[in-house]
Amino acid sequence: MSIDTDTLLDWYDHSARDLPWRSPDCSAWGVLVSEIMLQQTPVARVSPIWQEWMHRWPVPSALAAASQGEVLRAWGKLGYPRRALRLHEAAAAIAEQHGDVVPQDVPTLEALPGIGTYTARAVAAFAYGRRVPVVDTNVRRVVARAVHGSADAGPSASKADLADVDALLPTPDSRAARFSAALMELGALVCTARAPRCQDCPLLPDCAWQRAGRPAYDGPAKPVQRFAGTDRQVRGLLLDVLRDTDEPVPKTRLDTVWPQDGQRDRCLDSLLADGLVEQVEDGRFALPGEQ
DNA sequence: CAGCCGTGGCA
DNA sequence: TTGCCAAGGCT
Repeated sequence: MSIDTDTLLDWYDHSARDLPWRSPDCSAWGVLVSEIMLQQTPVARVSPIWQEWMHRWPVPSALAAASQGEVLRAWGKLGYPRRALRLHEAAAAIAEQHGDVVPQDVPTLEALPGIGTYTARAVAAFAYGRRVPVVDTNVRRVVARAVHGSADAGPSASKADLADVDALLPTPDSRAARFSAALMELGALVCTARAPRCQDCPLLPDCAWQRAGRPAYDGPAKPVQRFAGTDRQVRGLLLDVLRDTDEPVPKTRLDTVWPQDGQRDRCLDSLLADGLVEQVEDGRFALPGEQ
């Protein structure tokens, strides 16, 4: 069982969202920034922040010249703020080691902080048209259903997924990148995790999952991540205070965000260790690089 | 490699 | 309301 490339690409041409980072005018830097921001974060929340960043920091060297605090503030509440710090580091590396040009090949991209298996291939394909498999959670789900007849892919990605999609990539090279984008878009709009809209799916006639009678998911359970009461929530609350103030704040201010002293202090320590918070000379706390 | 790292919308 | 989910990466 395979996927009808023409059918999929035709659907993509008519149904794809008009996202700014898909514009032919969008730079490779713009694509890279969008991919980092989109890691575990919905399009609707990324869009306005991405626009702001492109206007403010149109090239890697521009972002590299900003302070960490400025970058974290501009990141706002996208979540996982270590991504912002790593993107800042990546921008500096691109500016200093690659002539301010985003690298094209996967190994070089993967060597940059914050860029892993998915993002490296997404940039190579979407920014440069390289013929490389781009496998995210959407693609894994679509392939699991349409090709393998399963309700969903397993909890974690594997090299087998990459090989899987590599075998599906069409020729010529110019169509491969659009094919990957189309697979992702189908997973985002139609072949969704919760309530797939199979009646609207262009792949319905050949879908292996459909033909198998849409069996339920029988793979290993996916780990459930709590949020309420975790260190992630407390770290978020602490960082929120610092984003919203111009001046360093005393620890007594940070102490108001969470009642449990031990957890609160541990989180503050971890933020300091991560370089997301800095302690200034008089003992107060601030975003890094702002004094 | 399993667990951790934010945030908010939606069913 | 609560649990699931959203273009992952790092250790």
